[in-house]
Amino acid sequence: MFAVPPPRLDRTFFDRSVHAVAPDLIGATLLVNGSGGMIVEVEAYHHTDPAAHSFRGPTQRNAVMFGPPGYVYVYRSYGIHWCMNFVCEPAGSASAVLIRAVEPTHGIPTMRRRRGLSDIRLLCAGPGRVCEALAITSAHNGLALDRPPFELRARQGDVEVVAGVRIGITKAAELPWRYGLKGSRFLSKPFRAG
DNA sequence: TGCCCGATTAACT
DNA sequence: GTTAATCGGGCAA
Repeated sequence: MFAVPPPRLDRTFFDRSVHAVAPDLIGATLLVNGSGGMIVEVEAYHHTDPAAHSFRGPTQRNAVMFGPPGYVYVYRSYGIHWCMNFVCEPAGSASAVLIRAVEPTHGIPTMRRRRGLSDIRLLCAGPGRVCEALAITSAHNGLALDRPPFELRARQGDVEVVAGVRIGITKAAELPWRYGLKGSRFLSKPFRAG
């Protein structure tokens, strides 16, 4: 009996409400050039949301957000880090999911080297850390998720997803659009009990 | 052109 | 708990 690999997540998966896609990404496997692991934490950003980069309309930076679903939007954070999003909803909706934490499963030595760090719990525990570990840069902005170097597979079986307020924002900070794998030790921050 | 500040992180006290 | 690092985007002028 051979295990059937879970299906690749393609444009169809992302062509839905960002609030449906975000929790469905928890437990999915994200690999970039063979390194990565299981997505354990994300945040949803909707174009009507003042905290979203797309809120004030299209610009050169956020152009990918206004394109079709299933593509990667990468931006520079605090002049230092890269952060990676998956574009959702029909083209023009300008909604995306920020990838905030991954449980490392593939290419761990490579990711450790890129991060210059031995503690596996901190390897991919934060949006900037994920991008450093997976070697994501602006070169990946606008690339399709269903083609190399990306490999994105649906989760297998059920997972327990928890929700909470988003991290590190000042606008619309009360919206509970952060999602995580319950009990995971690879989160960027714990979820408040409740 | 200038200015403010951010979807962060690591290193502090 | 606090804060420096570091710089591009967006907006005012």
